[in-house]
Amino acid sequence: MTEKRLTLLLDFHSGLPIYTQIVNQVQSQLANGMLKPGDQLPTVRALAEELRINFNTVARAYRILDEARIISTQQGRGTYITEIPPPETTEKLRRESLAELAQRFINEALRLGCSEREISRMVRDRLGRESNRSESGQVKK
Amino acid sequence: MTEKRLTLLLDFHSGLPIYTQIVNQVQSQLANGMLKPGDQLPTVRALAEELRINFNTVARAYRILDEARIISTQQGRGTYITEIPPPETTEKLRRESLAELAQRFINEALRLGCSEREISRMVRDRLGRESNRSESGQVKK
DNA sequence: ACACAATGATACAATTAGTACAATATAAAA
DNA sequence: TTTTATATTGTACTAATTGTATCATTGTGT
Repeated sequence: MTEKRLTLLLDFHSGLPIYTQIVNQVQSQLANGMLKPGDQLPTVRALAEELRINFNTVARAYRILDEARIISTQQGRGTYITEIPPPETTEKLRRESLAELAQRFINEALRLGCSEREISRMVRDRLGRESNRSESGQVKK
Repeated sequence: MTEKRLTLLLDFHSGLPIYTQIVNQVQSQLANGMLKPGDQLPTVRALAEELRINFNTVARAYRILDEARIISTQQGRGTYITEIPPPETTEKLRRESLAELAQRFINEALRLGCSEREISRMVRDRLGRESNRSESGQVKK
């Protein structure tokens, strides 16, 4: 009954593989509470149709998440968020995702001709701005 | 989905290399609005067939445009006009682009559930790795 | 003849899509 | 209740589409 809508936003020009984007976004939605243990994810076909992609691409993302013990896929039954997401594996996957994001950002910045100092400083700047924002108002619900 | 026709006119007697002609014409079409950020260019093979040339020549043109950050090529996906198109990097534009990149990166990282410290540290990590690599490495064209 | 740049040929890797199948659930039939 | 049929779900393998890498060939100038 608890079929999540699982609103995912794909960027087909980002250079990030679609299955990676799905993995990252499911992971992040679990991290920030939009998804909870026990929740059923859309079927590979349903999500594929909604995103206008092939269901194998969804299946690939689900398989990665399954191997990371984030979700539990069962043939003929469906796909669910793991009841007890092993912290160390979610942690691992999250760090990997972060590393991927970071590397990508850095590469693009470098190609833009930015110096490392510039990049580093910009990140510090923006991070500081973020923390100010969250201090003045809770976004969580 | 919106595959551009990308009408290119080659002059095989101009003495100008074909790949250079492709580079120039893509650039000018981007400049005068015939091409816009996000547009997908024809595949190397499709354009090659249309122009009756080898697809490696197209690939070479695309690679040059990619290095110039005009377009973004992704193996297995396709080739697109870069979303953030300011290679005309005045200092100001470059900083704005960097800010945009950084903000996007940070937002995604936060959505992943990463802490600010984690994000900051990951960027430092990766930047350090990058500088090691470039010590032995390549200079821009 | 030689050097070098441009182009072409071939093999490869990454991503996504297509097809057939197996496991499970659900409902109908006995 | 048990059995059977059908639909639903994920899986496995394969194909198609994309750009990449490397080397061979061609052509031009010295």
